[in-house]
Amino acid sequence: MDNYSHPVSESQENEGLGGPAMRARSFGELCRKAGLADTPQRRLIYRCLAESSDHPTVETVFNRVRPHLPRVSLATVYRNLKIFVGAGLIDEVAIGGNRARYDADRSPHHHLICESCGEVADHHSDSLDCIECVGPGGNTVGGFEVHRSRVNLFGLCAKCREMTATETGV
Amino acid sequence: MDNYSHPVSESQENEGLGGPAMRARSFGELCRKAGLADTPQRRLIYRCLAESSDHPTVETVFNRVRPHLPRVSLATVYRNLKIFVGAGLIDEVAIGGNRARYDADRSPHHHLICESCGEVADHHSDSLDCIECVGPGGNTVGGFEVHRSRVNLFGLCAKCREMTATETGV
DNA sequence: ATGATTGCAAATAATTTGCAACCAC
DNA sequence: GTGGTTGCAAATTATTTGCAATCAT
Repeated sequence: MDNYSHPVSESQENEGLGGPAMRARSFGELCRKAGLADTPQRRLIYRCLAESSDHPTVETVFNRVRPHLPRVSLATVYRNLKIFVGAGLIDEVAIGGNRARYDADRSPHHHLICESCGEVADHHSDSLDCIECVGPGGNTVGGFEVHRSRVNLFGLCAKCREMTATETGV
Repeated sequence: MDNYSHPVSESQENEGLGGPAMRARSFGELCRKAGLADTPQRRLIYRCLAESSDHPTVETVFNRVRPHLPRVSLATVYRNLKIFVGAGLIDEVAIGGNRARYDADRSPHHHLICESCGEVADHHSDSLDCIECVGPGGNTVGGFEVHRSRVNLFGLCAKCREMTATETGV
């Protein structure tokens, strides 16, 4: 399933609440605001992330973009993912492991990380989002000024739970 | 400050609540329980972590252990940190960046991550710990079985806040 | 004695960078 | 046209592994 089914690109529609689409109608506009040139490579890399919910690694993004742009290089993917993070278009997610992972969903949400298979699923939860409101005197804890919070929930995904249950005969 | 001031090793005293010390009196005992040989390398690597609160990278651990054991190799540090994680003696912390970081404090706690300087501080908070109690039907969300939660709070540390304030004249 | 662990060196994996050609504006 | 961006190849950085020597039990 490393192929796109529905192009995003320069459509005029608003793609839903919460994403950068709320502020910019198109990738071109997004780039202009960030002072970046609008190149096919960037468009595809961003689109790949916007359509993924699996927090892909750099190499996964590369592999998904390649069919559309065979001459794209891994270095370009590395470079632009970093640039996008710097420009606030995407986030680098902190979920452990020795490879960077990225996420275009910048709305407050959290991650379910399976300790058995390593799969990462999104978890939207109003109550967890509230963590950001740290105290009455503003978002400050000690001398630290909190900008955003992310909760990692470690455990076993449904698939791995089943497997464990089967093995142990439970 | 890469030197130890107070050895831990084989003392008979309990070193406080919450840590593995609650269950094992000495590193030797810890090893026996985990089925690991008690070697000087392992003892120093573990001690380094137990005395750190800065979630050191592999290389930092290596540099801190070296003065005590000049012939220790980086590979040994890599190997044993992984082994310790597997044995449940320490945690690999998920705070982003492209280097693994480790933490001997396995008690529920969270991390303040400075987006400017990258420093990571511990944050103990009863209210954040409560996240683990996910729902009434047990620690399950969707089909996912939650074992533990960790909250990452991203923002600006006191030091970087001051710097920013000075620069902008605020 | 025996098997686990170490240090070393070499291998692999992950990420970054220099630079000439090329493209967006 | 000009400066930013790309692809390629090479360089760095991060991590893992094979193996003989050594150590813990």
